[in-house]
Amino acid sequence: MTERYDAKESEARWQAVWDERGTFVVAPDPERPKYYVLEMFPYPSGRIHMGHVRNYTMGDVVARYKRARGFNVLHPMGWDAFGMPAENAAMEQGVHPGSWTYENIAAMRGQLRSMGLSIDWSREIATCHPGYYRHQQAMFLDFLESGLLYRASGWVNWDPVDRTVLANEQVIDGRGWRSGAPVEKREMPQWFLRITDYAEELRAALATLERWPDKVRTMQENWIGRSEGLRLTFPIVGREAGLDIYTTRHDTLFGASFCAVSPEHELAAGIARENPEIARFIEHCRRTGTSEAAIERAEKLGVDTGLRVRHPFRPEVELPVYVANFILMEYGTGAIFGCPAHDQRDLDFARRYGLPVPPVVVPRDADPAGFAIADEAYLGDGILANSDFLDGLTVADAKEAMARRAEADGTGRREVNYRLRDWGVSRQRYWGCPIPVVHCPCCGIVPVPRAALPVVLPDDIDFETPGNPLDRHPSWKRAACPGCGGAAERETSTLDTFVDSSWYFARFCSPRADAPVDREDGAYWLPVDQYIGGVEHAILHLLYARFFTRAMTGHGELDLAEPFAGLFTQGMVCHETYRTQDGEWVPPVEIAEGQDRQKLRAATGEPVIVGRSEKMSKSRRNVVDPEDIMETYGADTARWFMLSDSPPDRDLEWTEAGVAGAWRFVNRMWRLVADPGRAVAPPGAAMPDGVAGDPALGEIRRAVHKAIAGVTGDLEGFRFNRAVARIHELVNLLADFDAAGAAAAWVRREACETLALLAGPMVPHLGESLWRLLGHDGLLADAPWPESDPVLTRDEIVTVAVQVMGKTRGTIDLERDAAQEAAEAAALALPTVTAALAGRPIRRIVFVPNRILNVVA
RNA sequence: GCGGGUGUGGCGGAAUUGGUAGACGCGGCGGCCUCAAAAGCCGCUGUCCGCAAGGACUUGCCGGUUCGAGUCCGGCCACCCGUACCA
Repeated sequence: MTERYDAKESEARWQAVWDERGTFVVAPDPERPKYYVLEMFPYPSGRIHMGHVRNYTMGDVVARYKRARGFNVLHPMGWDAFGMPAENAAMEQGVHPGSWTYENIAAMRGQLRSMGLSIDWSREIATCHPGYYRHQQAMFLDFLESGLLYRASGWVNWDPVDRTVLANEQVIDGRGWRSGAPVEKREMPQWFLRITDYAEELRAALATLERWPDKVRTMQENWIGRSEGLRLTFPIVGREAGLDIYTTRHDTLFGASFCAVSPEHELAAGIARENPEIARFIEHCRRTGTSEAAIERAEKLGVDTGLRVRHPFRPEVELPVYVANFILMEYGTGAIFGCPAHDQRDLDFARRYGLPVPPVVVPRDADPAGFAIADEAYLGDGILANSDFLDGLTVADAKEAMARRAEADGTGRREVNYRLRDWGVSRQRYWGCPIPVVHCPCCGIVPVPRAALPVVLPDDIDFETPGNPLDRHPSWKRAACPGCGGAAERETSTLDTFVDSSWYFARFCSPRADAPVDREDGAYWLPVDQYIGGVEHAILHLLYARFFTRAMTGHGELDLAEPFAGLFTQGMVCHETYRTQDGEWVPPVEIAEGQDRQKLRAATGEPVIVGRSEKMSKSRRNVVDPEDIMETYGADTARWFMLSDSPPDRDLEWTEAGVAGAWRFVNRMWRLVADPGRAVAPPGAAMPDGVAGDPALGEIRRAVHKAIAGVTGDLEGFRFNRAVARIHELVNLLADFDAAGAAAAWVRREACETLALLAGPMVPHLGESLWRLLGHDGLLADAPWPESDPVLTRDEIVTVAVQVMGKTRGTIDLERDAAQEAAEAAALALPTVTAALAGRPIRRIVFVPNRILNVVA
């Protein structure tokens, strides 16, 4: 008999069979229910990494499982092919971003194919292909026409040395990553999509996404950040105008001790013209860049403008106006009033600049006269004090009273605000979807006629100098104005790659259609039933795709409420880290084990320092190449290990020992079925008479049917690690099952077939091999999912734990659903129970049928 | 800073969702097979006390609710993800 399973040979063979038969090529079929499984498509970086292997394995398990359940499964693959890495490669290696990208796609396609994924490759798309982005350009024009898209000025990180716009990740400690020069915030004309028009709808519809993780819905809800507040005007002393502020804590208005405006506020700009200190401060704030994290983490600083504003309800009170670096121009009006007693940031600010801290909300159990604020602002509920007409009210009532008064006398009005900002979609880069407009000195911004789409990127570009090659291209920019025919210039910015990934899920329905999405195909396949990807996309990508779905529906390009009916977010793949004594990172492939199991650098024999497990990354060199693993053990082993142990939504720790264990188990399943010493009944044989009466065979069948029920539930619930454990249990049991005879042979067929079917979605090549061993001519991929017999999955005898005062002292075996009296009698007869009771009288007995009996003494 | 999450044996994790904590795997120890090894097979393996029977302790830390808490509540600590131009 074959000692070992030849994974390489088998995997190549089955992949060829699936390919030849077109097993996974699908078309709409109104007769069958559809199921659309989608994993987040990869950026073509050059090679797949373990994160991809994990993501696509999970998706494939779902796709193959649903297929076995009779669904018409759409499972496509494509490439998120525009983006910065291609430009960086062009700069560093002198290759063209296009050829670099297409070569990477070819390499990664080969790697993904070797994983044996049940993908319909005929639907493959790449976002950098004109066949894809021409539709995006057409939609851009639709959105421009309807006003959903507009041009306005926006802030960018500007590298003054390289004279180029930097992404936030290219700004390191306030400096450009290449030039090292301090970056500055700069205002530039940009294109924006009015996602804020949909803020309320995007927020409200989160409630309909029942198959999304709560955490993602919460994150989106907080990101959209609906708030109900008050917009108020503080009259400026000595000026006609007032200062508009927005607040959600209008109950604390009488606790105001200053006002503050953003460094980008027009008021600040005005004063800066006469006040060099303010000008210097604004200049200083510009160097923080545009990243919210950097701005919020910077030390809270401000400068007094010298302006004074009058308290709207206490005209005799004048408050100073500061320019402060922690006020965001993007939120509210870019100006606030500071109430230090009840806001931590305001308190820190007030302490630093010696401003008063009058408390106006007093906790219910505190004495209003003695209540003072030390280092911590009081954020809780309480009773208003020192607040004129609000005194004695609760926070909620005070908000209401203040809003009413402000609206009545015209000092302010209620306003619903959102933290969400409009989506800036233009990028000053080459490798992205060209924006199809021209700038005409006479006609202004003119859309490129639809017949002239796509506007294609020029190939002859140079990356010798930093910045956008489209800007300095000798001819590409020049165009005739479609309006007046005069000389005009093309728009040289391209679209954010988040635009590309906002509708690719829909394009897969009809990847070669003349419209972005064919109406009938879209109606059949959409929405995506199960979307799978990393949590890192929980907010931006998913929110943009939800918005884009609405925008497309609004423009007649789609008819869909939400793009992703079900969402699953997977964890990262981690690995131990190794460093030499000198601190040099050592990759796992270079690690060997010494005699005392100490980890050594193989080449030198020097011991390495083992660090904690971290996300696989180039910088820590703790990356394991999936191709090496698949070369050594085969795709099934890599897939099996990916699904073992770690729950899919948590981080997975890749270990060499774990993979070896997975490989041993793949072989074990093979040997179990291939063993000629264990007779198996032919396919489709009827159950012999001997099966029903045999208790030993009954136990095997019980285990088999429990495995079916268990694995089915686990796959439905994304508990792949549990499913793997159950298959282990089944195999452990079957390994001991060596009975002979016709009845045993029939039971063995049922068991082995079940094993192949249950493991099939996870290790599909092995599954097909087992299926063939069991005498089937057809493919496992076409076989239906097994059904469990409810009679066999139910235990008639259950073990019930017996506790005394909540501590387990023994167990009793009872008939299922046994009455309390029977349970009590059996429990109180246990010597361990009587010993624990030590003669004390029983006060109470808590009995949960089939679970537990607790004696309280 | 803000928003969201995670924390259980030497390690990855399981736990019917408030009911026997540690399934399954990895590692380790012992044995079988072998001239030997690899592969495979069998057994043991949370910690502490005890020759043993047995007992005590144990789910990041502190406190609470409950007959009963890994699970619920309050407060901390550590790490991870996002923070709008990385994808």
